[in-house]
Amino acid sequence: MLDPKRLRSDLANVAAQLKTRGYELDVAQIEALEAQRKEWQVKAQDLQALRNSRSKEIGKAKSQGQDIAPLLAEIEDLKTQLEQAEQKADEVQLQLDDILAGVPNTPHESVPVGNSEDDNVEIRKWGEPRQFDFDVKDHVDLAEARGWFDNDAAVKITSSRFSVLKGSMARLQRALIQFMIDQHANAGYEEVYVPFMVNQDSLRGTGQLPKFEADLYKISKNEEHDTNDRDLYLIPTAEVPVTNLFRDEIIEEDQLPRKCVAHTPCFRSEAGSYGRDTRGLIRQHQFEKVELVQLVHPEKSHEALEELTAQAESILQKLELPYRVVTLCTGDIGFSSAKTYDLEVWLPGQEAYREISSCSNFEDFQARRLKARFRGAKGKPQLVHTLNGSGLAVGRTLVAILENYQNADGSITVPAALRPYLGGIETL
RNA sequence: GGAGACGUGGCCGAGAGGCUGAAGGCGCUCCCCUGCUAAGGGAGUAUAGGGUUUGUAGCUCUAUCGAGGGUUCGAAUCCCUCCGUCUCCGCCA
Repeated sequence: MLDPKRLRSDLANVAAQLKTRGYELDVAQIEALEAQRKEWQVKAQDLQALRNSRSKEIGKAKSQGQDIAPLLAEIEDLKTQLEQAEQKADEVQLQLDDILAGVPNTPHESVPVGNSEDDNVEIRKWGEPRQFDFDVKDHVDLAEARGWFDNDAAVKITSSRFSVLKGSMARLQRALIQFMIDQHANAGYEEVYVPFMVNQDSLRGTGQLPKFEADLYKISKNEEHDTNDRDLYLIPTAEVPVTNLFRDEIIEEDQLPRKCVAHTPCFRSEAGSYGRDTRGLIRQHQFEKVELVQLVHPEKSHEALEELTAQAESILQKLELPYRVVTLCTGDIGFSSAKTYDLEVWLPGQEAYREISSCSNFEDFQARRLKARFRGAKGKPQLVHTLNGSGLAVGRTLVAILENYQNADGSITVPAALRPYLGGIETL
């Protein structure tokens, strides 16, 4: 959520910034509502003040044994006036909140302006795509040939876009998770284990609700078929439970930055993506991810984004997987993000770089709704800045390893860094 | 799942319709005093929003005693719903 004060004092500027990401802010509407808000809020508060002082007088009179009937008569219609004003103020505020909830974050000044993913800017490349002297296979062909991947079984027991992994591939996935968490924990990220189902407040805190409910899986308690506020949702990313650890919390300044790493499955209904990446593990309703989350001092969030991105990159480097780093342009950046780097790994099966991590600085956009704050030496609590990034998407890492480390006979060489996690095995 | 108790400021803990944003204590901050230490005295110590304003200064108003509704001129206090905690029983990994 943007700062409502910015919308009052700097509306034209905010609208201009939002326009670069293709969002049209209805300036006239907001100005009109804001004028109404002011009018009714002031009126309601004045009436409340009047009511409070009158009620005190009545209390005093009564305790002195005086007749309070005249005083009561005096404020007879105060109540209805107050109710009206309060209702009106609430109404206007609700409309403003509604608009505000749908307004995306303003991009940081360093974000390139553009309309679509075609305008994203590659900022660096690491590693050389390997030259193969045989015909490369994609991960599905490689895995199916070895009996590691069973799409039919997944469809039978659930539906499409789920997967059943078997044998070495299942084990490789588990090894990857362990490897990634260990790397991040060694770099100072605190390991946390969190629920995979969350409530609406949490999803609002990180910005998935109200706008993106269609992407989520909702769980209703079966005793009540009607939906209500206590329905839970499967997490689309560990970002939600981990960042919400700090909802309504005030952290001492010397405790910043807070860095966390968590492994969770992620559940996405991916509404609207049918037909894209239907083959294999690239786009699934359930996948494993190791997530990095940081809460930092507002002045340090952009350097923290560089650190966090480098931390995610270090996994790819240790696994010796070629990748590139892309800055998302204003038109491609996520709803809550002020700046995002995508890490794209080289997939020989597709002869393309594909997203394997997304690292974002949300500045105070999430923190505002979360009420995630810190207290400095001097004075009031201030909002922290929040960041997160995948470190990495495990399913896609699995794909990348299979495809990049495949051998002519269909076997897979184990990246050196992972061998300790697989009992020293060198080839699968 | 059944029965009961309870949710108040950073913490402990009073309050049981009005003068309570909330006694008292602990903690913390500042000041005074004491040659060190210990003790003592004084002051301060929530958050959010609005109005005024060049202002994150000052002044002022409003809201908040788990959350949301209700009753009332007036609610921390009464009523309802929900959430959570604790104890006992049942069940289970």
